[in-house]
Order: sequence, then C-alpha cells, then structure tokens
Amino acid sequence: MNNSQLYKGSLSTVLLKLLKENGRMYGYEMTQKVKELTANEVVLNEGALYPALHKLEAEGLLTAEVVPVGNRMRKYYAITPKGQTETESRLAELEEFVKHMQLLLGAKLSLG
Amino acid sequence: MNNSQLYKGSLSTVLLKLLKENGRMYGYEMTQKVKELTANEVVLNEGALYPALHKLEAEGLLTAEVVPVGNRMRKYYAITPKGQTETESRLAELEEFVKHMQLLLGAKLSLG
DNA sequence: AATATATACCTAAATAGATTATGCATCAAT
DNA sequence: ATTGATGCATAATCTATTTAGGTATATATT
Repeated sequence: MNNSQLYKGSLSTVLLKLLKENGRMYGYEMTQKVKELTANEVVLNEGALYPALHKLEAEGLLTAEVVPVGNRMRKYYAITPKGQTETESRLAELEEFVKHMQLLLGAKLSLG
Repeated sequence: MNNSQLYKGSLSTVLLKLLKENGRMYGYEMTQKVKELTANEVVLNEGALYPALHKLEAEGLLTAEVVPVGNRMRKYYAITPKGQTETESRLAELEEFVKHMQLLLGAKLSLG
C-alpha cells in the first residue's frame, strides 16, 4: 500500500477478506480489486502484496495453485479452513482497533 | 502499544490527540490515560512511547519542558502551532484509513 | 530492614511490515 | 519497435514497534 493510506498490519486482513468474498483470486487481480473498491485511492504495492501472500501461505492460511492462462501463469490463492477462522479473528481484531481508536480519539470513529 | 492492539502508525496520532485534549501531559501520564480510556485494554509501551515523543519533538510538533516534582523530574509535552495543524492532518488521515477499510471490508466500519 | 509496586525517565537490539527499486516475461496497441 | 498492461518475484532500505534491559525516587507491605 502506498503513502500510509492503510496502517501497517491491516494488509493481511484485507487480503483474507478479499479471498473470503471472492473465493479465489490471484495477486494482480487483488491489486485491481482494491483500486476498484476504493476509487483508485488505495494502490496495493506489489512489494508488499507478494511477500504478504507468501507469508499467509506459509502460515497455512492460504493455498496457492498455479494455473496457466494462455502462455502466462496465474497463481490463484484460496483460504484454508484454518484461514477462515483466522479471517474472522483478524476482522474482529480490526474492529477492536477501531473501538480503541474511538475511545482514544473521542467518538469520532465508530463501528457501523 | 502491545500485542498489535493498535495498528502501526497510529501511535503519534493518539499522542497528539491526547495532548490536544489535555493541553500538556508527561509521558507516564499518557500511559495511564490510555489505560483509563480503554478500560485497561490498551497498554502504551514505553519503548514505543518515548522514542515517538522524541521524534514528534524533533519534528517541531511538540515542545518539552522538564519540571521537578518533589525529587523527581517530569517532562511535560505540549503541542506547537505546527503540531496543531499536523494533528488535524493526522486525524483526517486516520478517518481516511477507516473509510478505506469500510470500502474494502464491506461497510462493516464507518465514521461516526 | 527488605522487598515489591508505582512513579518517571531512557535506550539498544531485534523484529516486522512496509516502500522503493529492480528483474523477468507475455500480450495488446500504437 | 516501443509503450503500457498483465503477472510473477526478490533485494535493499526504511521506519515503527516490540522486547528487554537500565536508572532512580517514593510508597506500601512483609
């Protein structure tokens, strides 16, 4: 993500949520989806994206499947059962973060 | 902050906001205030706090004044005019973050 | 008297999560 | 032929934080 648009630590939660919603996606597709959803305001940085995906895979939260499309390779990611649990957990953590911010910054932010 | 309770990058915004609300505070006081506001859920880590305060001072956003209280020293911090502008800017940035999260995670989070 | 807890500041080393800058390769369009 | 989009990746650097320590005074407990 560029320019501190998203706070550090939120990337993996975003990726898990994207995969939860879309079933299976490849990296480049995620960058486009994020752009689309945020009206080009958030740009997923590849140097952050790919290491993050690899880490989630290493943690057993995602599986990867390389699929040839034409002469190109796409690496599709999908959430594992363990990943599903973790997705809920990280989303809850993010809600906690917003709750804490609300408390610290004075009711300016709230859960919807 | 311990245990990823707050996302990285939010600390300085929290400190600026605390000082904005309270006029002038010293480091230890901030740790207690954060605990108090969050019902002991967020603990300000001193190893993060003091370097963050020093950085804000170096950036010209805070001034520091050492005051003896009994035999102890307290270092009171206050926001500079430049710091006031920056506080508003960082609070706005945090709102942007929440807005982006709302877009990416699906209307679960919202501005209040 | 000794010990623990609270107050009050600090820094150094390691870790983690990003950014920046590359590299490689295919494909479509000018 | 060269640019821009697609698609993956890593290495170097940056920066904020965590972890783990250090120093010292004050108060409460054993």
